[in-house]
Amino acid sequence: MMDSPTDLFDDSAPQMHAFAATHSSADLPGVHPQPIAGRPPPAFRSPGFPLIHHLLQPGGAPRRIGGQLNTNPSTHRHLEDRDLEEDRGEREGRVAQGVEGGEDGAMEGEDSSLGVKKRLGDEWSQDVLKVKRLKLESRPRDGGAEVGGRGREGGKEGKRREREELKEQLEDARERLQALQEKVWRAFGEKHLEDEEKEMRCRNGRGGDGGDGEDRGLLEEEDITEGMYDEEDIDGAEMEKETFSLLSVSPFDNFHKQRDEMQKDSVGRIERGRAGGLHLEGVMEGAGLWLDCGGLLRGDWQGGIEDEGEEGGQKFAQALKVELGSAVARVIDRVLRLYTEMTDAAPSSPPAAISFLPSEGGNDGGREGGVWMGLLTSGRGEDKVRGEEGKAVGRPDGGREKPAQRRSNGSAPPPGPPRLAEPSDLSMPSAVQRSHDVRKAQPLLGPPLSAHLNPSHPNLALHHPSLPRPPPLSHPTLLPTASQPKDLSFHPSSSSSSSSSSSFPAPPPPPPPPPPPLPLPLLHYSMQQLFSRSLHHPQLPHLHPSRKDYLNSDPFLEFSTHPSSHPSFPPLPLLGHLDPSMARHAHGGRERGMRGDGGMRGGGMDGGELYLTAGGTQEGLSPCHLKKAKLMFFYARYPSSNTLKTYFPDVKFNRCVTSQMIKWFSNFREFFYIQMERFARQAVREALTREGAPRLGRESHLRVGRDTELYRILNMHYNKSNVYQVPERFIEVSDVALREFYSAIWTGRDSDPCWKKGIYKIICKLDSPVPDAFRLPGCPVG
DNA sequence: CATGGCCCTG
DNA sequence: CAGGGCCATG
Repeated sequence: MMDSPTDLFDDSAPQMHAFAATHSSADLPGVHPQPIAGRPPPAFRSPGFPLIHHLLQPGGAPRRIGGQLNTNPSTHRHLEDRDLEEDRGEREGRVAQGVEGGEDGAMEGEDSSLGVKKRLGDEWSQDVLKVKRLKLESRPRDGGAEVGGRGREGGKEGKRREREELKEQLEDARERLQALQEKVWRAFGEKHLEDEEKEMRCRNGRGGDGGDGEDRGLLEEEDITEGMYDEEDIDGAEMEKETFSLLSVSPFDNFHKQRDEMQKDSVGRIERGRAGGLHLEGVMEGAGLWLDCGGLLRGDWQGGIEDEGEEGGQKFAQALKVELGSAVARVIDRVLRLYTEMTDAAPSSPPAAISFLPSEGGNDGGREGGVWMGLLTSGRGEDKVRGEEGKAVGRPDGGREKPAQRRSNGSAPPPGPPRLAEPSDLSMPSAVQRSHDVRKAQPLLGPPLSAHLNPSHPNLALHHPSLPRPPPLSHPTLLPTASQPKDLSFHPSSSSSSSSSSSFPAPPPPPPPPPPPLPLPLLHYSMQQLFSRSLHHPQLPHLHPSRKDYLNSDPFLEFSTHPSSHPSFPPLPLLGHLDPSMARHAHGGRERGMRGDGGMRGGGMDGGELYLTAGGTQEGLSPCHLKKAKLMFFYARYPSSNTLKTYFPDVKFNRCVTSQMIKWFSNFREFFYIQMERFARQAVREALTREGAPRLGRESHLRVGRDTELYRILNMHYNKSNVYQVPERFIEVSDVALREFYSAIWTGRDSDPCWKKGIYKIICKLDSPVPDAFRLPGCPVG
């Protein structure tokens, strides 16, 4: 699973902030032999590293975890056999993955701590040795450049010895802590430990002493450092400069400095950590913690390393001992308390799940976007699949001579057992960038209204023999062609529907790419899984409200069609009526993600559905699906079953479901045509009533502008929440349909039992490509 | 025969 | 909207 290129990513992975760098590395060839949705994009693994890693690791120690990056997320590691885990860890994690404590560790949030336990001791020992060796090796340089900078070269050696001791003490303490933690885990199901630890840390830091927080921070930092050095036994001083170019202070430097400055900035840092993390829940909290570390790395140690000496180290050692002891005790205490309180928590939930519960902080959009970005990016490499899908979807208009011909693809779901979700379905998000809006450019003036005129029709003569027959509608004037360019502008990417694969990579050039508001929300895929599960955790119902807000917000679709909308997402008025549907569609006990994101298409993040589980398909259709289908109707009145499958990746299509959805669209059309006919007849009546100037009056009535009653009715029916901007194209199509009906009625063709067929045929040809945003699972609009 | 569209009814 | 009937298509 792990390809060698991954190692390259991992090398750069520690660049917590180096999104760009890692991202570029994601383009390395041969990374993803098989496009699997679960494959986490390297670009997002690195940001996830500092955050996830520490939170997932009970002891904050770098764990060597099995690779399995692209393992089907549905198969949770924590359920797997420990031995297998070990083997995989040894084989993939150590060899292929290579990076010790690298962000890939984040993948293994679900990993069994027990399974890893065995390795921890050895790893730590090795890490300690490596660190020691590195320190020895870098001593000359370190002393000259870094230590010398402190102006305390005199106490260098003593200080180093002190550090050595401290280091060992730390290791011992950490091992003890780890052992305790694991005991707790074993006893209570490996849960919530991280969360508790975090809280503990914050509390300690709040207490003013900050020792605990420091301990923790120190340990984490060491982990990072060790992991990096463990990765490759190269000269740390050299490597650090490159690998951690984004860090103003190299980790190696920090490795030494932080001990000195431990006490100094501890309180302040903890405070910052709290500020950044506590007010945010879950993920953001982790992010905050991560930021805390980042802040430490970047600035805190730069300033004052001047006068820290022997006494400082001793003080630190003392404080460390004391705090470690108390910290361990408190951790255990808290964990025990937690578990006594939360006995009904799902045992299967990985500890990190709680820690990463989506926050409802101001980073909603960012988080969502991050998740989606991650998902979308993870789909890279699936260009082929998407291309095929797009091909099926983007059927040429010519193939629509008749509605029946649309299904020429023979996409009928195979009779038999319900289809299981295909990997491609999981990757749906990746298709977001594609756009088939090319067709939007094609003229709408096709419908030969005149062809349907039957001047000699009896009905016409019967109705108004004296009135001037309505001449063939002058299409150019009637049809709002001006809107077409506008429509195109909505979909800048429409120019290359066939070049989807090439345009795929996460940042879609054409569509206004919604820059993730914050890098923090970028979550590793595994974390998305955790989110998914944790969100469903009965213990956390309080999270749903906020999440629903996300879900309800549907800027992405809006943005996808309206450049006017600001890409920076969230602030769309959200309608809450989606909530019930979301809750209801949990029927069957499996609430599935219903929400796709158009974030990729520049829509900002949709209130993204974190429920997009890797294997997540929903059996049956939910109100959200219906809503989405209605919105799709704006673009496609006659979607084929294949198209539907493409745009409902989270639906497990079987014959019944397919028929139901087809039926939906049939009903949509029915309503649409009924309204068209109704208004067309009304227009005819009015035209007849206004015998004076039927020509002019007619035009005004044949318009389906956004200010007309017909538009209002249609919008109300298909876009009840009115959150989605009705595409101009739909208005144009409605215009055409209305005029066709009008013409047919006016000319008396409606006397023909099949008089609507011709209109259907015309309208059928006017189907436009559904925005790629719809390809994502989820309910498009709240 | 399966699929899917249209029509009608509830 | 859902169901059922009818029909066209492949």
